[in-house]
Amino acid sequence: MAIVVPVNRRLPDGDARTRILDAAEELFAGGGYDATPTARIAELAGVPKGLVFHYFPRKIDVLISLVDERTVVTEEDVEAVPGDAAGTLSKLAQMLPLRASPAMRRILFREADTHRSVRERLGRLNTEIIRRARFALELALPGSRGDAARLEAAAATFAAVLLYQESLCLLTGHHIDPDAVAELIAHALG
Amino acid sequence: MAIVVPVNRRLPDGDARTRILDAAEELFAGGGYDATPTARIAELAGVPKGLVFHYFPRKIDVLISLVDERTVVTEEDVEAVPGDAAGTLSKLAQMLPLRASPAMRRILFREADTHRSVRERLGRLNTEIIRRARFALELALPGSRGDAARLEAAAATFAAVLLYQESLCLLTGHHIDPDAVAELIAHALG
Amino acid sequence: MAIVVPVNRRLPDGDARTRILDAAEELFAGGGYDATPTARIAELAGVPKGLVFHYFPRKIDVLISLVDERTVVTEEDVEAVPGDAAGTLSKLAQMLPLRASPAMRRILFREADTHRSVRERLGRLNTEIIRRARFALELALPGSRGDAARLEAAAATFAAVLLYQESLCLLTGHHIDPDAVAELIAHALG
Amino acid sequence: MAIVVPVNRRLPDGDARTRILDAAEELFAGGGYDATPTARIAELAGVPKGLVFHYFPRKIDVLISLVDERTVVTEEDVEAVPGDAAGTLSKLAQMLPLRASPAMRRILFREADTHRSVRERLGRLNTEIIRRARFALELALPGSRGDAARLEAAAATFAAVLLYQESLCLLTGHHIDPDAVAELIAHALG
DNA sequence: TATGAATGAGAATTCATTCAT
DNA sequence: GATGAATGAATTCTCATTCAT
Repeated sequence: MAIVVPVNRRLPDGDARTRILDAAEELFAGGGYDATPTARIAELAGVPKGLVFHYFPRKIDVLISLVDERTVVTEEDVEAVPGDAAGTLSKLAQMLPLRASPAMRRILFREADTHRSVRERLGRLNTEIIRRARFALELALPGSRGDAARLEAAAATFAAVLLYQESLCLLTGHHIDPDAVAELIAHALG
Repeated sequence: MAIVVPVNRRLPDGDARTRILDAAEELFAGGGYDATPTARIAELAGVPKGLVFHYFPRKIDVLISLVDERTVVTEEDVEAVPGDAAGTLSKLAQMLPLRASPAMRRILFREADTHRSVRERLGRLNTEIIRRARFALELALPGSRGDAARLEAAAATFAAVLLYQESLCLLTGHHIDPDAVAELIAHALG
Repeated sequence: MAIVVPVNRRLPDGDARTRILDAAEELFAGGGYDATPTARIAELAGVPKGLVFHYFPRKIDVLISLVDERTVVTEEDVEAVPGDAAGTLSKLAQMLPLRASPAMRRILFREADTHRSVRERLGRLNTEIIRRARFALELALPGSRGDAARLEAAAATFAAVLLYQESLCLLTGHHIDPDAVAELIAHALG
Repeated sequence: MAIVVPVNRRLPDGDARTRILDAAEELFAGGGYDATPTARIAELAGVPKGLVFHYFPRKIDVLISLVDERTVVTEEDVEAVPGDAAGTLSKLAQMLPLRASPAMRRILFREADTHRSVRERLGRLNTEIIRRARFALELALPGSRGDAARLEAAAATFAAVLLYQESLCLLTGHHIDPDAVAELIAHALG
């Protein structure tokens, strides 16, 4: 005996591997890595459970691949406007050196303690923001070379605010305006 | 009618409930809430598995109790030194309005997603730091009343740095000196 | 150090043992014996958990005591009215040979397979109803002696209806009027 | 597009899901739902513990599926013999409108409290027996239309006896002969 | 009698992962 | 590649029962 079964048409949005990553991104951001069963990822991706393990031998590989492929720390420098430190920082804020969705940013911060690869990526991002902020400020304020320590503190402060404003808002409901912080820091160094 | 009842003397290492909370504090801070089985809490506390559930019907109640009982957000104001905004902020940094062990601070930041009660406590702490920083700055800089928005941004920035410097250091290895940030902010408002 | 603690005033409705049985009766009838933790019995009774085991060494003893003490199968005969079989059976229906609350009746039927002592009590009750129905019918219908088998069937039928009408109503929502059945049976034998 | 898929041939003792239901049927009938651990079901079915939850996410789903799939209330009418009410009822008794093993019948009656779905099935069965008994009696006794109430009581009585005779016998050892009851009722209406 | 902390066996359930098809 | 049944270790949680006070 035999039965005729129609083959599921592929969903339009990408191949299976991509759909799995999409689903994982959404679920990891929402409930966290530990609280997300692979079965739920498969379900949301619309693929059979086994396929997840076909592409990602271990569950952790899904997270690692997500971070590897979807949180790219870019390295182009900000275009500094000489004399306009505030504007330069604002530009940096608007163009974080991170190509990642809000969901991926959330994952990056949330899962950082749990997994080395995530931590490393976050570290690189932090370093890059600081480096770029320092660089931008140096260009924007050519005169202030004298006070390297204060410049360093300013860059680190700005990086901390940029990195955590989103989490902070989500967790505490308190919104920080990066432009206001940029202006504040520029004033401090001016 | 009334009876005189002797209060239970605490055992040297505290009673069972306390030992359970101690163990949970250590383990949650180390590996995270989700990654810590209740059995391991019991083991480290030196109590039978069942006793954990005697005191804390659900696992999450351990976390909730920990946060309720071991992270007290205090509300005394910082002693502001008129004219010395940097010093005043430094004092605030040294005396966070949070009575909690380093482990509990770690839990507070890390598990904010895990449960509403943790999130609320973190939110209250954030609010309190901002309030206190604003208050301190107002006292220290009586002249700057004109620019409320910049004061607000300064307070929020300082709170963000205070809240996340520890996490940031742990995750990225990058250390921020709160005193330098205090000085920076004072300068910006000066 | 010592603290003055007011002793809980005893609740007005009986001593602890009675209150435990009251609570168990309510809970066993509602959710069943297996699904009722002893802790919930203690709670509803307003006594400490340990006291339940003081009076009833094992949980099953609560059920056994309930059945022993609160389902008394009486043995007085119904007053038969010669010539009025229907009325006599109706009287029997109104005055079941069972001194028990509706809750206890429910327990008797529900827990009968689980525990021998309950089963025995239910068996005795069934036997007694049949015996009494037969006796009543014999008195009420002196002429019908010829057909012992039909009388037996009538008595058993009436017993089944009396025993199960309540459960049936609870479970299926279908109500049976014992008087109508009494009348039916009387007619069958008349 | 379509693919030809061979239907899984059943293993000699049925596939795993079937074996799980078989085991549950036996154990629920024997010791009751609450007293049967899922581990014992798995053991008797010869499958690993986890597989039970693969097919039935919650334990109660085993019971629900059992009732859904293995207690079919049929709806064909009994062939009534005009003028022979007793014979017609006897036929109904021999051919209960229920396709179910003795074990399933036991489960149906015993676990009616345990879950709504069981209760509903039992209710439908009761309704169907009454409906059918009434219909059969109407056909068999065309003259008795005058007394609808008595007919109703007769149908309900017969249903109660049919439903509970088995339980009653098991619990009390008292056997009721449905034929005798059929005859009794026929006589009452004749 | 009274009390509630202590105990541990066992229950349901979860879930990453494997594997035959 | 695709599929979902199979596996079993681990986890949370329940609860009768004991026992020191």
